[in-house]
Parts: sequence; structure tokens; C-alpha cells
Amino acid sequence: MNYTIKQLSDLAGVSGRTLRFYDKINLLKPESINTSGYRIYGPKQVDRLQQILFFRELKFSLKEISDILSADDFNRVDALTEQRKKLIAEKKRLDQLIATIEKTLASQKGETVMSDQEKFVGFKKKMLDQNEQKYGKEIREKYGEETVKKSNQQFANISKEDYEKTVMIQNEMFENLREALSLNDPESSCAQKAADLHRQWLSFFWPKGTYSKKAHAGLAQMYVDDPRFTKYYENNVAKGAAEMLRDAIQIYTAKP
Amino acid sequence: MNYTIKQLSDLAGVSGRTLRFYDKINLLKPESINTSGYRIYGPKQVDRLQQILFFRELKFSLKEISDILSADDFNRVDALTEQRKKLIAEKKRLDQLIATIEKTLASQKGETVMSDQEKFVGFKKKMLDQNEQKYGKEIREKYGEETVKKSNQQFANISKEDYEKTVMIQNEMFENLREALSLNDPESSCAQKAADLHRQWLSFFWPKGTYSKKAHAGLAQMYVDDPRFTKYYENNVAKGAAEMLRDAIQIYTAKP
DNA sequence: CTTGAGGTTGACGCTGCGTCAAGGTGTAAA
DNA sequence: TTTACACCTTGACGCAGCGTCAACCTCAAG
Repeated sequence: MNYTIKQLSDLAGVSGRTLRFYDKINLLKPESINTSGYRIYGPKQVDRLQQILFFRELKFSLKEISDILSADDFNRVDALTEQRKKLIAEKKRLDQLIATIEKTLASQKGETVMSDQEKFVGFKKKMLDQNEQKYGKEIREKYGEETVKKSNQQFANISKEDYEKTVMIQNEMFENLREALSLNDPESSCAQKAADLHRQWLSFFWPKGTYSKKAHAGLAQMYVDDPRFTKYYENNVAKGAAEMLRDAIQIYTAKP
Repeated sequence: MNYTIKQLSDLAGVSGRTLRFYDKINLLKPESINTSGYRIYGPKQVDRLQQILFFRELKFSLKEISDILSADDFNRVDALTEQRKKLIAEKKRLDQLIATIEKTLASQKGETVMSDQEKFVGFKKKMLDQNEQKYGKEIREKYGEETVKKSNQQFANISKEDYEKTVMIQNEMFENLREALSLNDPESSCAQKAADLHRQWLSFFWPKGTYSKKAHAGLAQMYVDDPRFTKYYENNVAKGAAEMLRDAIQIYTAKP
């Protein structure tokens, strides 16, 4: 079946202008031009347009779509499968948004109280996904699945640019902590390095101006006292890691 | 709780530039400006930003959002409830898109065949909704629920601008047909008007160049022979409507 | 007192079209 | 054949919603 520009635009629910624009930028060329200069679209163009709209739905730029479709290794079935996954994820995000609305309604009626973070739950998820796409792979390779997962949970409260940094800092801290444990010396340079990294790491989560050596040392003690934190460090570093970190931080914060 | 621009942008998952832009266009003004010219946002601004993002999610323009939020009769609870409904509808649309992908995959594997219309199901729905919002109410009032419903089904294949027209033409045809039935005269001016309106109506559904008086008359006969069509006209006009229309069209197409 | 992160105001750039304008073409009815 | 009207064409300009500099100011921690 062949279509003129209006027939195809009606079929697909896009404007004629859009099709002409896609022609101009070489995203979707008509199959042929008839003797009066009319664009004629064939079955291949119909399918390509469908593909384009799927990608557009997923917020790809037209440049990106163009690149993807003209890539040597482009595989239609794979692309569709991937797009389906993304759409399902998008549905999930909408569910979060709906939940956020319902929470907001409840808090509006005075039934509940809502934190400012909660107010933006469905929105921030979008960013996280973008971040994952851009940096996720590299970070995953460098630091392993688990770390990424855990950081993602905390990430809900911090910024885009800071995401990478916290992950890297934390892992560097873990490494230093492991070395310190093997030396069993909280005064060792690696232990002190760990304490310093921990301070840096904290700066991402504590409001500005709230840091003090006292608070830092206090938190370190809490890591030992609160079994949730103790376990977290045990799982990520080794047994006794929380204690080692506390000792290191106490020495670190005692210094001028 | 008060926020600086970065704190709020991190909280909500938008860029600082966006917040400055919203300030400039008077969509979201900070609560105050401190002595160094910094924008300071308070709880009210947080809630307003949340509202803005909800509307933005639903593809409202910033101008529209601005108007809605500053309207005298703006009611937060109503707005949220409405937004929830829209989000649920959007989820449904995504379901359609996912179904379209699955159909496409099946047809790709050669398991099924897919019509060109089917290929764009989830996309077109968007347009239909817009149309409904713009014109649905007036048309409904004028022509009743049932007609709108039936036309919507057929609309899947025709264009945006043509939607209204077909509905109006069809109804005008029905009226003329009713009058012709009461006169019981297929040669009456109202019967001939009905036949003419039917031809106009057809032009929306038949591919261009396929109309001929012969085909028109043939279709009219089919309306009588095929019980599905006969019933359709019986339900929408009266008993014997299909026959009356056939007779009128036969006379109409016999004229020069 | 330095340093670095975060704040400010312009101003220009980009994407993805919408929207004229000024014309040529195709087809149904007169 | 001509008229009418919907549809086609190529420019060209406009617009929203920011991203992205540049050039400068300010604040907290070491």
C-alpha cells in the first residue's frame, strides 16, 4: 500500500509538517517522488515511521533515532524488545506518580504528613534512569553490582552530579579500611585516609554548615552502637570494619 | 524548611536553570531574596513546584500551568484528582503501545499479519483524546452520547479535522431520513438530501477516486442485504431506514 | 587568605516542529 | 470545459523550554 503525505500523517497521527521535516533531516525519506513532486510513502516507510515513533515515545532525540536506525548492528526485534521493557518501566514510574498524588491528597486532608522528598518521588526516578544509562555501565564494571544498588537507594536524596562521586569515594574508603584492618592500626595512613574519605562522603549527605569534628566522631561511635550500621560495614568491608572506622575517625577528629 | 536553588533543584530533580527560568516567567517566584541576591524557596514554593511538575508531566505548556495555578477557582484537591485520572489514562495508552509492540514482534516473526492501522494504535489514541477535549463536549450536547461513541470507533481510520464533519453529516442525514420515512417518499427533497449527505459522508471513508454512482448505488443495496447495516440504521433512525436510504440513493444516482 | 562549590545576571543556541505565504495539482460536479 | 476545493509543494519565520557558555560575586572550611 502506498500513501501520500496526508494519508500517512492521518494513519500515524502525526502532522504533514512533521513528515516533511523528517524528510528534510533525512530521518524518513519517501519511497519516491511522483511526477508532480508529491511524496509517496511505501510499506518500508510505514514500518520505519512506526519505529521512529516508538523511539520518540521514549524521549530519544531525532538525532539519536537517526543514528540508531542507521547503525550497522540495528536489529528490529531487539529494539522492540528493549522498547517494551522501557515502556513497562515508564508505567511503573507513572504508578509512583499516582502514589505520590494520593499521598499528597491524604496530606492535604491532614491525614498524614509528607516529607519534601516524598513530594517528588515519581519525578526524580526519571533522572536516575538517565544517570543509569549514561554512567551505570562504567560504574558497574568498576565497582560491582552491589555497590551500585545500595547507592541507588541513597541517591533518592542527592543530586545527579554527586551520584558518581559518592560511589567512588565510598569504595575508596572501603579499600583503605580493608587495608587498615589487615594492619590492625587505626593510626596507619590508610586508616586516616579512610576517615578523611568518610568525612568527604558525609559532606554529600549532611546539610551544609552542620559538619563538626564532634559530630563526626559521634557518628562514628554510632556506627559501632547501631547494629544496622555495623552489619552494613561488615558486609561491605569485613568484620570489625565499623570499629576500625570509629577508631580511625576518633584519631582523625582529635588532630588539629 | 528553606532551600537554596541547588537544594531545591536536587530535591525535585530539575535543573537550576529551570528554576531561574520559572522565576523569570513568573511561574515560580522564590519566597525571598537574601542579602547576597540568593533565591530562597520556602514550603509554599515546594508545593507549587510539585504542582507545576504534575501539570508538566501531563504535557501542559508553562503558560497553561501559569494560568491554571493563578485562576481564582483553582482547587488543589480537584486538580490532583484530575491529574490522577489523566495519569491512569496515560498508563492505559502505554498498555496499548506495549500491545502494539508485541503484535509487531509477532508479525515480524511471521506469526501474524498486521494492518497499517494497527501499527499506530497507541500513538493515535493521543490525538483522539485531544479531539475529545476540544470538541467532545459540544458535539456530545448536540448529537448525543451514542453517536459520538460509534463515530469514535470509525475515527480510528480517519483524520482529526474530518472527525467532526462526519459526525455532523451523518446526523443530518439521519434527520432527513426520518423525515423521508414519515413522508414515505424516496423522491422527496429530504430523502434526496439524505442521499446526498450519504455521498458526502462516504467521501471520508472511501479512498479518493473510487467514488462512482454505480458503487454508491451498490453500497445502498448492500445496506438492505446485510443485516448488520440494516440493524444499524434501524437503531439510529427507524425501521425501514435502510430501505428508504437505498431507494433514495438509487433515484439520486440515476439523476445526471 | 586561599580554594572550591555554589550563587548571580545576561546572551546566544538548540530541538522539533507550528504557521503563514505563494503557488502548483487532482478530482467531482456543473 | 470550467469551477471549486482539497491537497501537494518549497521557503521562511516563530516559538517553547530550556542547555550552555561567560563574567562575576559569596560563603564555609582548611
